[in-house]
Amino acid sequence: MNETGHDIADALGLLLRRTTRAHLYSLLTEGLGEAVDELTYPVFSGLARTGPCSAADLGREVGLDRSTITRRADRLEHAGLLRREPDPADGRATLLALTDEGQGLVAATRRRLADHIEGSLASWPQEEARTFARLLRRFVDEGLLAAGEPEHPAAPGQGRRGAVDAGR
Amino acid sequence: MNETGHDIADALGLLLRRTTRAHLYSLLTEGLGEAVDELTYPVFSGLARTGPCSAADLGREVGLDRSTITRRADRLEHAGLLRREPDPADGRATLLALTDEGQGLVAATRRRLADHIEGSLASWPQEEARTFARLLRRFVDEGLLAAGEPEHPAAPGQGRRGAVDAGR
DNA sequence: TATTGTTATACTCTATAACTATA
DNA sequence: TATAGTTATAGAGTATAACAATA
Repeated sequence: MNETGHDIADALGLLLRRTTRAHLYSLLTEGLGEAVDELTYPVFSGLARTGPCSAADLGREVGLDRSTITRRADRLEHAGLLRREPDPADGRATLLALTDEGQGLVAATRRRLADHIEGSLASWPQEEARTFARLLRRFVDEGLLAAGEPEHPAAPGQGRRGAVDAGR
Repeated sequence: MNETGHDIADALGLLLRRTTRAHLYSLLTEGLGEAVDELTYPVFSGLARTGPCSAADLGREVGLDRSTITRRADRLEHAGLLRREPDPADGRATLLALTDEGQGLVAATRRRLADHIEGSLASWPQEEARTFARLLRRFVDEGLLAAGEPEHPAAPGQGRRGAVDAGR
């Protein structure tokens, strides 16, 4: 009997439910201004993961068409969170990069999420919390994703700072 | 230093990323027919959690407007996975319920996901896998969700069979 | 010829607001 | 009066397909 599999599947189901994501998302972006919403946030946080990046590459990273990236980047640019600069290595490309303000906002959302999680784990024995963090990490890295996400095999990135990519 | 919080936040970020959800979703619904897709699946699996249910209640459960539920339920009904029946307790309401075929399909997706997870945990010591399942469950139940989801406080449900509710 | 960013078009889906029926 | 399901409308967002520029 794959009892363990079912247990994890159920918990995962709760975790990935729309209401959960919406809640997490609003927690993260509350008070950050109009530019950062459910639509622009994946671009925003994706860019923080990859560093300066073309729209085409970022689209592959987050699973969106480059035309969609262009549109969402416009909003972030107007809000002063993102800037465009020509790619010195490729005359066709335009690099998208977070401004200092954008960087600061991303850092704030990361801190906010981490704090929220810490708070919700306040009643756990520290040892169990650490164990959980370690196992969850391994599960995500080796388990679920590795099992079938053959995307961008040459993903460069710079570490894997993952914030929550809400919605579509 | 909330190192643990950041670790979990990062893993959570990866888990909730769109590409991850899309992958999980396609795993679940592959070959299930046209009616079950990213849009109808939340209705489908939500109904499996709640049991026979009005469109308004189901909408509250999964975070969608009742008009949206109506439209998606139409598709599932045409595919023979869902049926409508008058609510004997309320002449205004129509109960949505899964047909036997629908029940079977939901069970199949649950099994599919559990098997996939079991497979991805094959190399783990069984003890660690069990520990992880237990901690993840607790995290989801007491931690993240409890910390801020004051929705449907009178949610009846019947157990909490959570399948993956993809997309919007 | 292939790929870049951007823009115009067609399409899908959504919530809002109607409507009728029942509590 | 309030809520049920359904339907029409208007709005937002997407991918597709173009475009000119560069590799």
